[in-house]
Amino acid sequence: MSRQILVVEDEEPIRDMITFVLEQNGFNTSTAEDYDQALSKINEPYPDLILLDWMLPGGSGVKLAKKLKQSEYTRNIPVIMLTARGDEDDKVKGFDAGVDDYVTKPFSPKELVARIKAVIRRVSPMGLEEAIEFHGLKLDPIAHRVSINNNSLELGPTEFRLLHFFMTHTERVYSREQLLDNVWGTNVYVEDRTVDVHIRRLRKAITGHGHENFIQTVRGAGYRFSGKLIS
Amino acid sequence: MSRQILVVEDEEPIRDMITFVLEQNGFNTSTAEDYDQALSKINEPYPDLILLDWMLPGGSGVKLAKKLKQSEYTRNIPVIMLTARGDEDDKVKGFDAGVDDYVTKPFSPKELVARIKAVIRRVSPMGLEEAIEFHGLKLDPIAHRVSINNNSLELGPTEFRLLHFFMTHTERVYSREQLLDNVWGTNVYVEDRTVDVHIRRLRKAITGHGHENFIQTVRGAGYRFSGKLIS
DNA sequence: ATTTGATGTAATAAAAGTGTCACCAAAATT
DNA sequence: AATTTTGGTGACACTTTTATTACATCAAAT
Repeated sequence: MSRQILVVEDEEPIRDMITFVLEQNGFNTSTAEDYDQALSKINEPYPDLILLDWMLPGGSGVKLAKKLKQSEYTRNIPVIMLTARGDEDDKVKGFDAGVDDYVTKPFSPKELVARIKAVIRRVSPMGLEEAIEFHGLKLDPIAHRVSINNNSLELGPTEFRLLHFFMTHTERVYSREQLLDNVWGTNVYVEDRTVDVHIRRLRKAITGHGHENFIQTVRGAGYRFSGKLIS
Repeated sequence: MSRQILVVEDEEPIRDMITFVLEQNGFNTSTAEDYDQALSKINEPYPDLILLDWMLPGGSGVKLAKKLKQSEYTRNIPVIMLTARGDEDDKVKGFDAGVDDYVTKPFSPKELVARIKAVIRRVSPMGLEEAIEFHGLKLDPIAHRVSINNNSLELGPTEFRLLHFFMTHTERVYSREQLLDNVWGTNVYVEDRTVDVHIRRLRKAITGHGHENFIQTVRGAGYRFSGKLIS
């Protein structure tokens, strides 16, 4: 299972090195140089983990870490801090801000990858393979199976991934472009409208006791997966 | 929201193809053939993004990219580099110069447009806005949802933006012109009285436990969103 | 080679949203 | 009180956006 990791680091060479290492180890990466860029990049490929440099130009990394832990939508993304060697204060402040782990520079690729895997393992014990349930709609990533009130139903691969993404990202709107990035992948170039068709197929497939209403159209904005039906 | 894109490319056929594709997709374009022309064209329609060929005659594209990142005036314009296929060195040098993304030639129009949109989306603000609550009326920008005492309700796009503006700018009168500027956007021509109609629609939509009274008419001045009801 | 299933795209239908206007009501002015 | 100005409303023609359908392509499986 390939994970998306956001690397927030202002120094170009280090950033390149890190992304290279991560990609080598089967992770997908996105990068940001500073506070603002990081915030705006959070939406696109929604990261499974954030690698955050403590020394950031625009504002400190701790500031960003705090911001992330404040918002409900980013609170659950684990964060690993990159700190300069030796500064014990950083460590304290970092954990204060709810950081999950830290790695001191310089670090070996092996160490970095090991820590990332450790944090991911810790945060999602069985991997991200745990079954999700939402109002009787159950999706099991391991068995690759979807059911409504125990009646299993057929989904195409794309519909499965789309539903999986929705079920792990409920109660918020995603534009067609964001959905393409998150479900299809960042380097895939298909028409926006293709999303509509897959939404249609998914809705059709999960039509049960009103389950299709969970996929809501937000005109001018995109789609939202939500249990709060509109009155 | 139409964006201005400056295409810097010396080969005319490619330049024409690119501008054609971009215009097709709703972008405004300006073009330059070389380093000097690019510099002089930066002012006229100030570009939202620059598409820059790496192989330029007068001086290299990287030189231009560096120049752009040096000046305060142009530093924040995102740059996408067009590179010849395969040359990894280009990539490194380009990133050094602070380029935002790369497209390798030959590229599909779809890919080009997708990358441009991705970069623009990522550069533009739109962070993680928290939900706003006002006397039981809640507006959540992320979920793109409005509710009164937890009963969610439907708003059209314009009404949503209008309410969002009001909720972030309470206790103050705005003239119809100001509302048009802030909610519709500058350089949009619509009748003043159109605001009345949308105010009406918004009032109608949020009619709950007196919530519609928060939108107050200030005769001769405009409208005000206020929690202090008029006696 | 043929079948099958999954995609993406284009064309068309359907739905929802938008801006104006005419007309009415309320408030201010004369 | 009459008149003028300003805001409220509902209707309506027009756009924009989304839903749906049909179809061609591609890849894996038979």
